[in-house]
Amino acid sequence: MSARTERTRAALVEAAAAQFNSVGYFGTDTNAIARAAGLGAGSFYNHFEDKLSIFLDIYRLYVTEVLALVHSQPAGWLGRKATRVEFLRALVAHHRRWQRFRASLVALAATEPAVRTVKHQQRQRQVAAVIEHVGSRARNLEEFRGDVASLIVKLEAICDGLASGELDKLGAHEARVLGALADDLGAVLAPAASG
Amino acid sequence: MSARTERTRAALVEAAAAQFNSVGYFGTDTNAIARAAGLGAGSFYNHFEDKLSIFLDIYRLYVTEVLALVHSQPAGWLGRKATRVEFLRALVAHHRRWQRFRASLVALAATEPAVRTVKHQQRQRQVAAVIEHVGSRARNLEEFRGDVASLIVKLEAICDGLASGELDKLGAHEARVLGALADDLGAVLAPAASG
Amino acid sequence: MSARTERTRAALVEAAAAQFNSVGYFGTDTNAIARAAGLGAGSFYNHFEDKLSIFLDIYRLYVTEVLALVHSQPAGWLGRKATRVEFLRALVAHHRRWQRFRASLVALAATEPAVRTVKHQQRQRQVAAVIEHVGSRARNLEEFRGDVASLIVKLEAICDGLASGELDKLGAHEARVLGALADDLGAVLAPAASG
Amino acid sequence: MSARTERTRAALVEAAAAQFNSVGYFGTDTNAIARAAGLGAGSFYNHFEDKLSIFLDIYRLYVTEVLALVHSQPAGWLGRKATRVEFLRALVAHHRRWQRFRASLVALAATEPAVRTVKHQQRQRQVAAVIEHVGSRARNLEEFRGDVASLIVKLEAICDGLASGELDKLGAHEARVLGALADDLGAVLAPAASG
DNA sequence: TATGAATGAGATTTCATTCAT
DNA sequence: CATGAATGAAATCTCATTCAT
Repeated sequence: MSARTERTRAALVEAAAAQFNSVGYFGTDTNAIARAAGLGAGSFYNHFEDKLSIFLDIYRLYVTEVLALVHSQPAGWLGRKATRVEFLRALVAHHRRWQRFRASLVALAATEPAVRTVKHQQRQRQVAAVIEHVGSRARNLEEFRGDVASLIVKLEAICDGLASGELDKLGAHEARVLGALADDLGAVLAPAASG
Repeated sequence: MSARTERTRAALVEAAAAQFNSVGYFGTDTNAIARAAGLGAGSFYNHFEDKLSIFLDIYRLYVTEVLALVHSQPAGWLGRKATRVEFLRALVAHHRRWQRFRASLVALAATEPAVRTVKHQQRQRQVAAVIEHVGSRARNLEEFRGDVASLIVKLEAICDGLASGELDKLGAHEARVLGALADDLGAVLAPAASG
Repeated sequence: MSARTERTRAALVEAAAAQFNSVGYFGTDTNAIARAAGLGAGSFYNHFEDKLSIFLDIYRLYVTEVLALVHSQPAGWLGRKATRVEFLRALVAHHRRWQRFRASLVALAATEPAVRTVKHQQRQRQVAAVIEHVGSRARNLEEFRGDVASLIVKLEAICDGLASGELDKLGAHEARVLGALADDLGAVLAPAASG
Repeated sequence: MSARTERTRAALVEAAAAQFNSVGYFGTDTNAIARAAGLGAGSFYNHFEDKLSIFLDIYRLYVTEVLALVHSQPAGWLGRKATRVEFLRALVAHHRRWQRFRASLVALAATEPAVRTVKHQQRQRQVAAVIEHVGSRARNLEEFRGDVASLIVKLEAICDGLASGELDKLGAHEARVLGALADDLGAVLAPAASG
């Protein structure tokens, strides 16, 4: 794949991610994505099988970004609540940027088997990355995996709620919510990290 | 509004709910809903402004059902973990039935202001109902409201994860997950209830 | 199906037949057919599953027309060469009108299983109608059926060649060609008819 | 034209012929042809004006093959029915290989003037070749030409019917059909040949 | 001459919504 | 209120062809 091709593809991905995050998956069309990437209408299909395929590619990138956020944390960050909260704040900011993409993902995963499959893979990837990050020597690895998965689901839900402003409008303010969440995070991950 | 009219409308609502829960909001069309309700295509618009409007009506019914589930719990249920788990199990079953509807709701709320507005109202309704149910004399009502909202968001996320089978496939099995969630539930609501 | 619906459907069929016979199946599109029938673009799909489906409907009508031509022949027409030639002349005229439709049919039958199936059915229908028309008491009915099928294939090929002007340009002039063909026709059908 | 160029061109022709014979003219695209020939998409247009042009080239090759079949017959083959049937059997096999190409040709000739023109030329070529083959000293050459043209049309129609399996499924079995056809063939060509 | 990305017109089909009956 | 045909905008995707490298 030539450098030019790669640049075009990247432009499409960027344009699509922007569209998905502004009008959602169901609100854009492939022609609009191509045009937003500075291409002609049909060019989209020189690079992606179909609309779903670019969505899934972006999903993988999205997870990569989240994992990068985890890996970019300072050593020992799980040991102190302040740094855990810091991390969660960054996570909320990330969710804010990906709000509509994430919402589309939920809808698609519910009806498209292909999306469900990829989602499962990415979930596994997330769990594995977190476990590797904390370097767990958990007594029961299988159980720990499940706890991490649960934690991720909870984390995402709360971050979505904060990112959309929904929780704030209901009286659940970021500081307090993240404080509690940081405790959860510590309860599940810190023992493993320190162990 | 005649009784016949009301019955027709109810048939549409039921048919639409079934469709939304099998193929999602974006996967059905209003003609299909009408036909599934035993009506002609155009009849749909004699009863609903547009497709979104029936969706929102169903959303309100959905919340009513969830609240009914809360109200149907035996007195003192919050005081014992076993009954809290029982409740959560029922909630998961409910989410299983409403899985695709809920997924559509997420996507719609992210892009449709009208849906966002209704969602906020329903959230308030849920929070208020829960608070009334536990009969809180919390020291800080505002803060309590926020905690309840957070709790609901977490609850829903976990129930969705269990209802879709996603969590189980990641090693987070229902018994353990619900056990932990029941603790959360107790921590937030039981003191209020017993207070 | 209301009378209005039937009229609309008939208009679509007529428009489509005209298009297929002027620019061929591959040269029209369903929007053009609808517009030619005085309808809006999408209306086509209120009456036909897809483009192929209206094509097959028209095919059935086409065969009906051919059979009507057979049935409209005067009693005893098979017994005299002059009347047989007369019939063939009418058949050529008919082929001239359906030239491009017939050509499309050939191409479609070669690649679309659905068309192949319908073509086989219509062939059977044609053979059965001819046999019933001549009221055969052939010794070997199965063999006779095959002979009729062969005859029909030959007839159609020659009529196509005359209808398109191809044969004439090659020095095979209608009078002589039809004379020979009338002999074939007589050889296969007249004995049965007179039997 | 270098040898390499010629080889590339031949590869395209071969690939296109294969495609036309498997999915038909309307079912392939020039990019697929190029790729099947081991070339890049755009290379197609270094060798052929457009899609129709390669089709016509292949048509010429096809006729060349048919004529080669005629010329490869043993001396005096027209004099004996057995050898005539043998020839027809080979012709049917050939049609079987070229079935879908031939079907596309019919459709294209009906709507594309360029194809019609080439088809006429090739017909003339076929007729001339046959006449040269039988070395006719016919009294009326013009009339004979026409008879040969008619014969070819009939032959092709029957061979197509047998090649596609259509005739067999209607009870017209190869042996009997070819027997009759061999008689026709003899009646038209043998006198000339022996004359 | 080869390449393969880019083009853009266009085909098929869908669907929310309207409207005449 | 019911009906269901009509509407037409729009979305997905295809493909012959061009063109810069």
